Amino acid sequence: MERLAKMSQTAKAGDHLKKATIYDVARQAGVGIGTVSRVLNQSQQVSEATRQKVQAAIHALEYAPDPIARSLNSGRTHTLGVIVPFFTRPFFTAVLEGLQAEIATHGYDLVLYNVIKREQRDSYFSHVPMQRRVDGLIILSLPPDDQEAAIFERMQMPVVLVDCYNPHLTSVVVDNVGGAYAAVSHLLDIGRKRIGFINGITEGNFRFNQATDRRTGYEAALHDQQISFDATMITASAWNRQAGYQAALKLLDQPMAQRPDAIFAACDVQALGVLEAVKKIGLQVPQDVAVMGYDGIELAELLDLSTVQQPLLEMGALGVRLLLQQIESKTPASIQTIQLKTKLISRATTKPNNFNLLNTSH
Amino acid sequence: MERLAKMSQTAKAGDHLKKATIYDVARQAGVGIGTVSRVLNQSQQVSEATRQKVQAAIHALEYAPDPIARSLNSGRTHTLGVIVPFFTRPFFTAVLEGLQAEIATHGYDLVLYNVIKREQRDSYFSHVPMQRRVDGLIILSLPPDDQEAAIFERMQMPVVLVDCYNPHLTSVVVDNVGGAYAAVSHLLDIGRKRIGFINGITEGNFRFNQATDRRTGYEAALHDQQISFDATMITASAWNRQAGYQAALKLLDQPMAQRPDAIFAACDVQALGVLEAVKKIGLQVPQDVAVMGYDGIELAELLDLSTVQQPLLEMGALGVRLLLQQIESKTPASIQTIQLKTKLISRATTKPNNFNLLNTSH
DNA sequence: CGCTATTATGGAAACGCTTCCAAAAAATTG
DNA sequence: CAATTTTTTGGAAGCGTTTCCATAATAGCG
Repeated sequence: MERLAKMSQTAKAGDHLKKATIYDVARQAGVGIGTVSRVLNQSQQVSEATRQKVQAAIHALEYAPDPIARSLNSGRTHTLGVIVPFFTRPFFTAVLEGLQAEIATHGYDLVLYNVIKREQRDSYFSHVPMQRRVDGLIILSLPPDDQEAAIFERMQMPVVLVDCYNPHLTSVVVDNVGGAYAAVSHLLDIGRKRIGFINGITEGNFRFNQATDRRTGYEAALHDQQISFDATMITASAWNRQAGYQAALKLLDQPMAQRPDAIFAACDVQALGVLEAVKKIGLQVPQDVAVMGYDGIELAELLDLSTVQQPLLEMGALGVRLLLQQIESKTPASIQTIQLKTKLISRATTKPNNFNLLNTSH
Repeated sequence: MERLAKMSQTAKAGDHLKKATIYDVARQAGVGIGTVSRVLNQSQQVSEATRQKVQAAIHALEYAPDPIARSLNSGRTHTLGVIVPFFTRPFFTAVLEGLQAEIATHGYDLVLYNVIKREQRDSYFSHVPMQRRVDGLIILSLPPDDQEAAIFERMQMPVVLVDCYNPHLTSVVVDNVGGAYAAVSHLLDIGRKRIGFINGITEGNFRFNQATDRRTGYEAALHDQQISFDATMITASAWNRQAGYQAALKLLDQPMAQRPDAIFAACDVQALGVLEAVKKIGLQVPQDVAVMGYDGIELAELLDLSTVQQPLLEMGALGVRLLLQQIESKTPASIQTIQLKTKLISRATTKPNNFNLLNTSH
């Protein structure tokens, strides 16, 4: 009651023009600024009586230490940067969700650097470490080259890569070879013989290893089941729906004997395009063409699309934990590479029974 | 050539331990720090010859001014905060995309505050303005109450609301009454008589005005076409697919005569659930039940769902522009409320012809 | 109770910049 | 060319903290 009265009074008096500083608190509490600072930073060196006085003053003045001033001499910003391409795409959004949640639980702020064009990537890679506005950097799906990695080191900017790899940096990767291998094996297991593969391209998307790894897995699976590799079964497209649609049309536009009886797309979003293309041509999923995606985005569940589930949230959370570990340990970070597993999810698009979109049962 | 040699030498020498400061640049260029600062800040008060010298020194030392130190006495962080609920949901992601792009073009950083729980909302509302780590704040779909608005003002924190409203703050809103009116009118126009309405709820989502406004539009449209209002045609659910599915089941679980022949959902994601429910029950869209969503997310296009398109990217971009305007003008900001229009998009789910999911033609 | 070992406290210095003021240099003028 | 005006420049002060060091207060001890 009294408190409220006091507050509104203060506010009316125009107090809002200047925030209280540590000096105001010190004066109000009748102590020195060093003591206030010690109370603020939980130092054990303060007597209980003094601590009380200071806390009282802090509350009375509604004091909050200025993080900028803190940063200036601590060198720490309590902020992590995240460089991510196309953050609105479901895959990235999901990983970002994991990142965000973990960052928030540690009390850090998250600043988002979105990359749409190559120049942005390059610009962020070179400027963000220089500016030191962040204590560390998570880089999602955008592998730095060795020279860039060297810059991070020289600038002493802690970095963790997620969903990409560089030998000089700590990375969280997913077993894409294994994931693709499992996907293709699954298609072979349900009796398909001619497995079309729509890979993703590098250009304009910057996801490099992912594409080659998935192709490696594709080929290995064929090889292990003595299916001969057929170059006409492979194509690559941009990592989006329209491109997947076009690529699928091309793959399917052949006499029945040569036509693929299954298509594996390098990401779920492309797989959606494949589903559209199959419909368009008048074929049935999965009777005529089985379809597998990759990533395990939420939409795949909605459309009952078989896919290879990546641990999307975990990738983000783990990346953050590794980064904070690196930031908070004084010792120069040891470089780790952690590989997570994927999980095959078999749904309607790879089942022999009738497939009906949106026919999920709740 | 020489330049490169010098640099790598410097790097090897362990130069990476300490970043160059403005003093180093001043010494190297043989000028005072004030002059360097003037060059940095494009002051017109520097002679061309001196400017050259300073620029040379800056390049030689790979100097970049420390933004933290800058902030400390300028009081400006060149960072904007965005408080957003459930940023992974398509609606928010789309608006966020607009925000992000606009923020980036102005050279500001974007820090993301994601709200999942009520406490987070409250915590961000009270702490972010205190800390002054951001120059301004965009609040998405989370209307502050008057007391909170007063805090923003007292803390002198520029704020722009997007997709929500408070009389004491600048807001960018969308004509939700008009949007819902158009949606329902459209359903009536195609001959439907019993328009079911699945509204969104407040609890756990914090989107308040949106729900009441959409209901107002719904009732107005019925009224204008002399359709009597029927309370059993209305229900509300959480703003997600599962909840929409359940709500639709409830609405549709009636003898044919009472059953709605159209359902309008308060957001596209709920509408997806409606589509699932209709399928599940064994009815046809749109023959038996026409379906309209709201928002105009990308997924609506994919599923050929009729919807009310909100100007998602523009909302974000405009919000940022208003905020920067407020930040950069010295004069106390005038409060503006800008209302944007929606656009009705009629697709397969409200057409009399046969409806086929994923039957988009490219 | 005097002396030493602890513990608690005050405040200067430092973090790296911008801003301002006074002083120096250059340009203009009669 | 001296006097005056204008432009350019150097660097101290200040932004709000933390950290460190010296000093003051307290406790411990014989």
